[in-house]
Amino acid sequence: MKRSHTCGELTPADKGKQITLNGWVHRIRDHGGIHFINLRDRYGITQVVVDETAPQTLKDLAASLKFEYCIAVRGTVRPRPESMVNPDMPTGSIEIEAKEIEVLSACETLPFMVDERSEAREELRLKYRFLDLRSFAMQQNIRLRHEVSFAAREYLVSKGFYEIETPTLIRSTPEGARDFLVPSRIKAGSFYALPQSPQLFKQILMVSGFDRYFQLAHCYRDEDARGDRQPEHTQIDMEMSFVSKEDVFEVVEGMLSHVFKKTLNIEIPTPFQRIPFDTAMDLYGSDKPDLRFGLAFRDISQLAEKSDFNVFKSVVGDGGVIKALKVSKGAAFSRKQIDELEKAAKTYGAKGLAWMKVTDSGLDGGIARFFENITDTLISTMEAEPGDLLLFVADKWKTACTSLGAVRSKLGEDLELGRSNEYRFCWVIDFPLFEEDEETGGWAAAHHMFTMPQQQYLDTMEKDPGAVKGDLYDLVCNGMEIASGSIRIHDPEIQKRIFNIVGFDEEEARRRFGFLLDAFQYGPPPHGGIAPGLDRLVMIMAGEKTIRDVIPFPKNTIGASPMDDSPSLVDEDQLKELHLQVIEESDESEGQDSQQQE
RNA sequence: GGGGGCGUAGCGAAGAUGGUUAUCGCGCCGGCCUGUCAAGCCGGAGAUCGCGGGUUCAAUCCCCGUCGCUCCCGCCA
Repeated sequence: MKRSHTCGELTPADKGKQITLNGWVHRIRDHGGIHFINLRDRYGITQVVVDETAPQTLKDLAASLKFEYCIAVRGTVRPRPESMVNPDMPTGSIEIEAKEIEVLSACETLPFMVDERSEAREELRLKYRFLDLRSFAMQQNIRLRHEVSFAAREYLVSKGFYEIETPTLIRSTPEGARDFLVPSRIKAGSFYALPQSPQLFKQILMVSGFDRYFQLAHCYRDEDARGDRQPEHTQIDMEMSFVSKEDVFEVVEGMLSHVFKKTLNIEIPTPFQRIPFDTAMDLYGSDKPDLRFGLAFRDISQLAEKSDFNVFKSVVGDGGVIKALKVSKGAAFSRKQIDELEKAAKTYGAKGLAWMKVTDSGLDGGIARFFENITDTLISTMEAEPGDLLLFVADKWKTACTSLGAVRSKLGEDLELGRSNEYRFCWVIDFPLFEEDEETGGWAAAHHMFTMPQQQYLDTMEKDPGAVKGDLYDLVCNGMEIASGSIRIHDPEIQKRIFNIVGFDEEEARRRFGFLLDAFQYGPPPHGGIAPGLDRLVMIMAGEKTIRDVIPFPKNTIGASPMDDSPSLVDEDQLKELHLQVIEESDESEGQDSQQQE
């Protein structure tokens, strides 16, 4: 019995039609003489009725149905009597009077119920992913993901982009994250790597004249997972020739506007706000600030020097800063709540979180007594009112900013300052090109080594690498980095200077990126690009808290997939073909390893 | 590598200063029921309280260890 309709489309206008539906038994209500079956497919749910007039064989069959049986139903569409219409159901004003039911396949007792949203623990949901994906919430998420992908493609193609594939077995370029390696059978002892991104290939496509490229690219990074990242993810990867960063912004803003309009019917205002990295850190303590709420920091370093608080004074004396945050009405916070906030600050390296409360008569509690001589100045600097809570972190600039930023994020979460259906985008720009490598004490590329330094630093780049800003940019939405990109270097001379600063000699550069450098000898165009993360974008749009809820078959936090039980051991023969031998870890060898590392 | 949380029936949870038979909802099995839509009512089965060790007359509860999952720091150009 092949379906004539889906479970989401029948209306009173179909009254009297003989139809056939296929789907899964979502709910059964057996009243003895009358059976109701909610039949579900991905389009919706339709109520099927087997009533007292049905032949006994049909009644018996209806009574034997269980959750998630896959069945076919032939019957007649009939409007429900007025009093029995279900207004909560799109198909709630009709039902199917069953004439025949066929069980297409039975279903075992379920490990968990297929509901709107499964409440089973994630481990179990992942093991029975095929069932979890039947839930309404997951069906919605996967549908949204499809629609976002489609709308992105639609927009980019309309703007003249070609979708071009790049290989997933590539050379390992041991930069950045740890590579996943794939052993070569033919070339003993050699390995491919899975791409962390199509970076080098898309740049080469620009050299080849493809002008505007995009790809929904799978990227692989062998690093520890989090709620918003896992070993493999999908990027809407793109690259353009003859562009400035403004051109890249325009494409991405246009694409996201199109995507939001087409999928959620939401207008997102463009252009997006731009915030320099330094400002983002200074005001919000993060390079991915959540702008759905304020809570901007103030710097009271100079003011603190006039206080009696030696802790602050010595930090400022050592070149540190005092960052302050005003929480309106925060004076009502309990000591425990403040302790929780301090814990958040400490995870990012702060030594503590100082606080005081603003009262009708001045300042009170915490470190208030050290500020008695400058109470009014502090209150006016903070624009504070009685009932507010003031929070302070004193440390090196970066630590002070990031740890108070953690406090800000926690406040945003705890006080539910960010509405889930609001989308606040911003471009974070003017990132430092280099950062200090704590292991070697030298300089390392903050993004990657092919990022163009901003014009004004070209003359002084070697003298003060730490001051150099790059032409690189992140797109941030609601406190999450959802895209990262840059204008690339196409001038071999500048490229050489960058390699030099990060301590790459010519030979090493050739060994790692020779093919790209070769390509750049043959008339490379100026180019730049960006790569929005599809998973994070869909996660935000779906209002989910983890990337795993918008990935059909995700890995768990240790990179395993409970459904197919990967990663798994392989046969000796497979290893032999690949010239591999597994070394059992023992306490001894671990000891040796750690000695070697030190 | 480090820190926090969790682990009790198929699922989700509760629980006891350590003490006879470990509780509730869903699901499962059986019965009743003609209009429900999270149907309802009656009855039943189902748990070595993650695993190992210790303390104790007695441990699911306390202690130590271990495993698994999860959140976070590190890591993630």
